[in-house]
Formats: sequence, C-alpha cells, structure tokens
Amino acid sequence: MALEHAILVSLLEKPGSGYELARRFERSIGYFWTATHQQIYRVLKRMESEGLLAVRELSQQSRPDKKEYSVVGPGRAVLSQWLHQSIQPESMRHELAVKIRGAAFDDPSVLIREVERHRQVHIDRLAHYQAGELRDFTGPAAPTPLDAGQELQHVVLRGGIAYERMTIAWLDDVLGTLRRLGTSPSPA
Amino acid sequence: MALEHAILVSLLEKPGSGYELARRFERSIGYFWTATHQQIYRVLKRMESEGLLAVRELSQQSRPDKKEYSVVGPGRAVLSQWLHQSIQPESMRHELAVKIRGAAFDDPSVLIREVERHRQVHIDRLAHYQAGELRDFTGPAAPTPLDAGQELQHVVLRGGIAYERMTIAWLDDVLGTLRRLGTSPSPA
DNA sequence: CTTGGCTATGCAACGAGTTGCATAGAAGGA
DNA sequence: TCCTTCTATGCAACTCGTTGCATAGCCAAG
Repeated sequence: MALEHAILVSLLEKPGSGYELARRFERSIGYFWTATHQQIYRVLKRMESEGLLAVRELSQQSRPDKKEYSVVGPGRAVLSQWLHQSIQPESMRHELAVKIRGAAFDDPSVLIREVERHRQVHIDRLAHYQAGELRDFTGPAAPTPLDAGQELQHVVLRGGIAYERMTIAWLDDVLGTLRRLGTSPSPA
Repeated sequence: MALEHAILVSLLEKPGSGYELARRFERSIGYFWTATHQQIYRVLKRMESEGLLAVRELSQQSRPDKKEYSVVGPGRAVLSQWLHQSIQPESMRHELAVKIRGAAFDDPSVLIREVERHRQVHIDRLAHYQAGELRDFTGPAAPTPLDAGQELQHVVLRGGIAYERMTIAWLDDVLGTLRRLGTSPSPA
C-alpha cells in the first residue's frame, strides 16, 4: 500500500484535491512514485472512510467544485507506524532491458531508434530535475538555510538526478553495443 | 504484458519448466524483471493455450514430473512484433524515497538503520552481479569472442551493475543527510 | 461557431501482481 | 523419528494498477 503512504506524505507537505495530487504525481512525487487520477480518487475515498483524511468541499468561481483533503491524526499515526517498520529493497523493473535481451532473437538494429528515443526522454527528465534543483534548493531564490523537510526533498531529488545520469550513460553503452553488432550481423 | 515477453526471451535462451523459470527470475532475468511462481504458472498455461508455447512432460526419477516449455513459431512472432513496437519509458518506483520524504514528519534518525540495511542489500547484489560478469563475460573461463546474444546479456548486466553502484552512492548521500539532520533535530 | 484543451470527479471492466494455502515424494540433519 | 528443505505444480482470494468511458462548465484558437 505504498500509494496510501505517498498520498499521506504529499498531503502533509500540502493539502490538496485528487486532481492536484494527480498533477503532483506527474511532477515531484512522480520522481519516485506514479499514479493515475483514477487510482488516486479511489484511494482517497477509502482513506477518508477509514478516518485517515478530512475533506473540505470548496466552491470555486468559473471552475468545478473541488474536495480538498488533509491528513488528520490517525493518518499521521499510520504514516509514523509505516516509517518505523522495514520494507523490502525493491529490484528494478526495466522493460527495455527485456527487449534488449530479446533482440538476440531478431535483428538487434531495430532497437536503435527505440533506445535513442528513451535516451532523449531521460535527457529531458534530467534537465527538468536540474531546473527544479536550481529553483528550489541550490539557486539564489532558494531559502537558506534549508529546513529538514527541504533537505530530505533535496536528497531524494539528487537520487532522481543520479538515476537519470546513470541511465543515460547506460543507454549510450547499449547504443554502442547495438551498433557494433549491426555492422557484423548474426541474428539467431 | 511484459511478463509474457520476458518468458518468451527466457525460454528462447533455454527451454525450461515453470519452476526453473521462477528460479531464473530470482537470478539473471530478475536483474530487470521479477515474477513469482504463481504468476509464471498462470501465464505459461495461458500462453500454451494460445499456441505460443509447446509442452513436453518429462518423468524424472526421485523427483516430481515436470513440464518443459519451449517457444514455437507463433510465440516467436509475438516477440518479434513486440520488439518492433515502441514502449513507454518507465519512471522509477522507489518506496524508500517515499519514506525519506515522509521522515520530515517524524524523527529522521529512525530511518538510518533502514537505509543501512538497504545499502547492504545493494552491496551484496553488486558483488553477485560482478561475480556473474567475471564468470560469464570477462573472466578466463568466458567464451571469446562473445556471440550477439552474450553481448546483449552482458550490456544488460552492465546496466544492473551501474544501477547498484549508483544506488549505493545515493544511499551514502542519504545517510549523510539523515545524520546531519539528527545532530541538529527539528521534527515537524 | 466549433473544436480542442483545462479543471474536476467518477464508474466499470480488466489485467497484473501478491499472499496464503495445498499436495506430494525424496533427501538430509537433529 | 521428526522436522525442514528442495523439487514441482497449482487454486483461491485479494489488492494494485491500467484503460476506456462519461459528465460538465469554462476558455482560447482557428
């Protein structure tokens, strides 16, 4: 139930509606956890019925009403309890790696464009993360000193940056390998 | 349906039973995709009924019979088709990162032991991957030259090694941050 | 003026993945 | 002898996650 905990963290950082949460999951929280709006609405409803969250209905002019959720006592307790218990280290899941191994049974060069496309996505993400880092943590407009919450957000963001850099370097390695195999072909 | 494709790749590399596949998913294939035996048995059954796989029942002495699966024509075609269509780049899912951000709403130092434990798991995995690399690709017992399939397996393994190295370095960064916050505490 | 995009919420159906349990013979250690 | 582990397969129930669709008013561009 990691989505539940991710929602608790995000709502503690700032209360908001399901729609707003869905957008945060495309941005900062999305650096390390993803969710669609349908998933979020369903879980929010359940968490509210369990007493972990409180709702406020907000009328807005020229926009649909929204429901603003915030964490209440029991929700905080659930998060705290989760922080104190250990979780299993996850293994990575990389569909592209399955494809790369599968390329041995087809023409490896068909993957070159696909890998180049993925590489570009990771370059864009890296640029986006670095812009966020400059804006919120290391640039002149950033608060000094950072408080504990900001320090923790920053170290998570550094993880995202390290991940993207590592991935780009690996995809370069993959491209080199695919091109090398393409020049002296031997499809199985 | 990435599991289906991962199974096709694994069975093309070498035919085997559901049990054997489950163990491969704890080893080499598991570097980038995971699955439990229940999932594997269910999908194997479905794939066989769809004509992607063939089964051979093998009697063994002093062991239960097993069903050896292998890929047949339509299965190869499904894999080839999948290789030619593009997939979405995945974002990372890291539960520990959720915890780290959540630590801002509790005592950050409670996470230190947890992060140290994860760090050790990644160190062990790295050692395991490096041993495999030496055994299969770079050591004296490795075949030279490597064929295309081995080159592709090697580049995927290099990705796993890069991932573990990056993760260990990041967890060191996280530990430094948590310890720094612990000495001058400010729980929210 | 119509089309498409943005805010905002939600249902229904399906597929993916996890957890607990069950069976069953053989081998090996306490 | 009993207990555990390993090989080998599988069912049932559940939660998690995705995809398609629906509603509905507002705004901006063509």
